Amino acid sequence: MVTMREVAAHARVSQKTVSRVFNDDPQVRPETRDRVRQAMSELGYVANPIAGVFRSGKVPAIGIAVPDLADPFFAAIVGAVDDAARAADMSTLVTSLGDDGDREADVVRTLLRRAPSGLVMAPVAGDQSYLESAAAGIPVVFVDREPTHLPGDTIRHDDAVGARRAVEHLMVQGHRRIAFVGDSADLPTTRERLVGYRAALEDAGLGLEERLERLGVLDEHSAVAAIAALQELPEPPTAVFSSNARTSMLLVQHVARAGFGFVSFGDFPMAAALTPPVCAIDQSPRTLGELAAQRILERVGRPATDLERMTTVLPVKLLERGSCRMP
Amino acid sequence: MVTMREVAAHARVSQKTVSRVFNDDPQVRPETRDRVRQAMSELGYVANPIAGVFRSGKVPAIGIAVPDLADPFFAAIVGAVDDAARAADMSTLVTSLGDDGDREADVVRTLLRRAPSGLVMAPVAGDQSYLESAAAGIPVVFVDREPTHLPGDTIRHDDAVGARRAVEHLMVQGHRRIAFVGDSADLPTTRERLVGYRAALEDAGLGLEERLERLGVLDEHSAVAAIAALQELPEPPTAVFSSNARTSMLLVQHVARAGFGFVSFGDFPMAAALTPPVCAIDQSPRTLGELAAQRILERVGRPATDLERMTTVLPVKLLERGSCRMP
DNA sequence: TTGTAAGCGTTATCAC
DNA sequence: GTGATAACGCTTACAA
Repeated sequence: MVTMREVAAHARVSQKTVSRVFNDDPQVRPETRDRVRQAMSELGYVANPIAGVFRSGKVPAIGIAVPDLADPFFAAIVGAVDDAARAADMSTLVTSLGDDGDREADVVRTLLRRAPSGLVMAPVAGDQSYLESAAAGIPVVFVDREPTHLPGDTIRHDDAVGARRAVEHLMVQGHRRIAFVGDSADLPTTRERLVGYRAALEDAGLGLEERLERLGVLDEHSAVAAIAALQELPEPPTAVFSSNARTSMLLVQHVARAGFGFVSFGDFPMAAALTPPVCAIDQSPRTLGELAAQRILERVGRPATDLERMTTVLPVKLLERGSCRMP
Repeated sequence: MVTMREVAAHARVSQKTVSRVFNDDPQVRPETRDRVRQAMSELGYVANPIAGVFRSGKVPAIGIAVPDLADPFFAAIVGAVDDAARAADMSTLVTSLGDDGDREADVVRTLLRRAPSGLVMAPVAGDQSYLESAAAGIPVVFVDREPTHLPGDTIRHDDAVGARRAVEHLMVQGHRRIAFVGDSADLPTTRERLVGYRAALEDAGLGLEERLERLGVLDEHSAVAAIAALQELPEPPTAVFSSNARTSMLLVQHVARAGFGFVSFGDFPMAAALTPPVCAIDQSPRTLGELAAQRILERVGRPATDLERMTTVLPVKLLERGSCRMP
């Protein structure tokens, strides 16, 4: 790789003059400048980006950590962050965290070793306090899920209200026995949606039943088992509320086969094309990503109060589609 | 940020000794080592990753550029590359290229400014020759699509054979008039699939009709228009072969409504759950990503013949599902 | 207008 | 075993 020193030797000037020319310093005599430019192109000089980064100490990049890059919901967040980063002339560093929280701290620490200017993340672990030291000095924004044991900016959806609205919509359709099916109860989103589900039932005077709440649906197998268990109840439900899009994608066929009504928290690809079309609470993952990136960019370089606690809650709306109807 | 120099002063040793302790050099007297360790933890020393990177000149990261991070096909590739990178203790730098090739060179150059150790990309432009200089010195592997005007390693699927098999399968079901609907004819994948489509028809003695080939389907609107145009033909087709998953997701509802048989090149989320289930040529985007990352990792650090031309063609298989049947 | 020197934080070389 | 010193490529401060 050609260095400024080599260009300087070739143009018979000092390295500093090359630096000046390279940075368009007007204080260079035109002849000198031309000679240096000449040398640069002859030698094919390309600035070493790492050297500059080294000096400034900040890498112009936004890090983003999500449970799974291939999940359509998180992929949309990542896409939005990347678009915002590119527009701000920054790069995007990504990493998948996986579903089980054990590796989160290590994976995030590895990401932070690249010294990005900011971090956007959808946490999976039950404790993000490690960020206090690991992410010291850089802005962090959480998306979709609030952090635990750490104050921190968050952009998320209104989980409780969305869940409540979904369940109320099922009740409007005439459903009285409504099941809740979700992934991990450790996730703040799932917990909040469960809160909304219960609140809607209680407000309607319907009472809660533990047997109607099935958690831990993370794969095809557990999806089948959950629906089967609901069907085998003495009094099966007539509808299912699924707490997130991924779970919904696993459930949808089995729910339809069982003849249950269905509402999903979170729209997903092809949901409207299924038979019946899947009624869903519409989230906007791209907006999560856009706002998070925007907040990171605002904070970068600022004196910064580091990890603050400014939570933005995005409203959700119901996409009325056929799957919620009574048979 | 605490530096080695500070730790050295605190432990009353030279900076180099701190470096030795930090790198577990056995050539350090235990007492000295303990003293340095002590100083490190007292001062909370954390290595500056950028300095090391600066010295070595290589950033332990794999860059990956795809048309759209949110597209399930490319998201799967990115996820696989990221998993491989993480396993090799590398980071993953991503970028979306967008659909129109104009910005590709700029976007990729920006990505390369982070000096990743290798680059994986699914090109969108009609010319990748800019990489000859832009990516000089680092291994590049193309996925899904061959590069143009540049030799280069590629991992892709067998487009022509897959398309042929899809069309042949439709013919086995009794279809005789089969349309081709695809995105951009500029993409090598689309072109190859068109070749396979035509070959299958010609081999069956069915002859080609330009009116049955609709390209440029990139959004809902053009999808509707394409199907409408096919329906309005004097002799409409009885089946549609869609050249890629994204187009298929746009087409599927309209195709079903039109009563056409359907096969998609590329499976997509929920395809099997639709009515009728969508028959598809199964690709393995994760495998593309895994092999690409593996090849990058093999090449990193090697003397390297840089841009070689070793193309790996993955076989595809047909997922038989109901949508291909005759009404 | 141009050049010299120092320094960013680390590792490598080579003495001691 | 340990340490002084240079080096990585560039920018900033200061000199000439």
